[in-house]
Amino acid sequence: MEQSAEGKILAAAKRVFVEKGLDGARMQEIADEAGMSKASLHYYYRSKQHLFDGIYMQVFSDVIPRIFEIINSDLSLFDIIRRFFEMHIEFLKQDPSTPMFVLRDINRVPHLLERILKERNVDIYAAVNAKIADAVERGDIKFIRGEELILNMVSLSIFQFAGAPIFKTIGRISDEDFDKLIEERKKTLAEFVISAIKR
Amino acid sequence: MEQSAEGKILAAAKRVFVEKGLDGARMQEIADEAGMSKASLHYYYRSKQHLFDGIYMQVFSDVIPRIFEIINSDLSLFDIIRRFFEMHIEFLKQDPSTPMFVLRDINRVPHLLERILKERNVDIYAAVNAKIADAVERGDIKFIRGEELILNMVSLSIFQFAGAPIFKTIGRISDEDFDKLIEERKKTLAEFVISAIKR
DNA sequence: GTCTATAGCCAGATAGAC
DNA sequence: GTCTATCTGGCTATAGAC
Repeated sequence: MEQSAEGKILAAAKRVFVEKGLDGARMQEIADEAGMSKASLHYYYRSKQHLFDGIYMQVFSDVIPRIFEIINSDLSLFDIIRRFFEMHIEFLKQDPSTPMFVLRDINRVPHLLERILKERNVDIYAAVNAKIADAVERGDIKFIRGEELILNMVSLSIFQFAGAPIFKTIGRISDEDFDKLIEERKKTLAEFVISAIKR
Repeated sequence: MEQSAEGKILAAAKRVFVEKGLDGARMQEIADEAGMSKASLHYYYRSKQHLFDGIYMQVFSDVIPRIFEIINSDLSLFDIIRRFFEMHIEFLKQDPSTPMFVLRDINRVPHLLERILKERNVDIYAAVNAKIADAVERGDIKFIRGEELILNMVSLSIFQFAGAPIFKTIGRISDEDFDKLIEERKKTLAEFVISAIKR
């Protein structure tokens, strides 16, 4: 992020909102992290809600294209699956709190979700369903709806981060082992999904 | 829940906390739902945090045994997988907000998670790993760690509820169609996982 | 543009009558 | 045990000096 006041505010607000959510975040904490006073925050952004909306848009608009881009590529279905887990898990490793940030307050900003989707009106499912139809035709895979395949893939890569505290505690898994496991799962999850649909 | 004051409070608090989380919930709203004054809430429960902890324990202690029970049964590995999705999804259908409730404030109550797991010191993974070893021995399945198999299954059944708002919006899926899809997925998810590990 | 000081509000918790 | 009234603290947002 830039050195400008706006840049510093956005960076600080992102950190605090991602960690604590809309209700839990404090304008004072954001001000402290940005190295300025609360009043300055309000000078640049009308209200806490406006600031939150800005961050939410930024984070969400950043995540969606990553997924679409892979799915809309020229690769074979199996390679799309491999590339998806490779890239999605790598992204989530860098920013493991984003899934919970997006989910926690999702019902507080329904208009934002609609707006993002209208702006990028890619029919994500058409591409996948075409590739599935091809693969079924050739006898490579069993039929599955594109919507469900993508839901399953996203579930498998996101939940391991969103539910990590529980998973670590129940399995008595150290942070170090968890990181190792996640790294392996870039490959094992891809093969898991490919086996699941292979004929 | 019973007719007693405590019972009414717990029922009301559960509804409000599950919907809004610790920060978003208001004691006044809980009092209104329970049909009494805020003061009465504080008479029975020292503070908002104490009340929340009680609810959290209750919800979480209710979910964990359901999963353990199925996994520790005498069924074959494939039947465990089928039964898991049947029961887990049916439970989540009744209470679709519980996953988000548990996840949203998980890092606010780490001690509770530890306590629940100490109380029920079942080694959930030992049972699954034994069954996996058997099935691998017989050549029925490829090897997978029990921890990962369970994580994958839980991911697939929970995330479809936690992420439902996004999934519905992106896929332009109506509530009605969503319910139908979820019902089908009791079976299709089981077969998805079975195919994934089958040799 | 950035600050200090404060207004104004709201929520959790308590006092004390009944 | 349950209520009304109130205290207390903390938070968003603004006023106004510099």
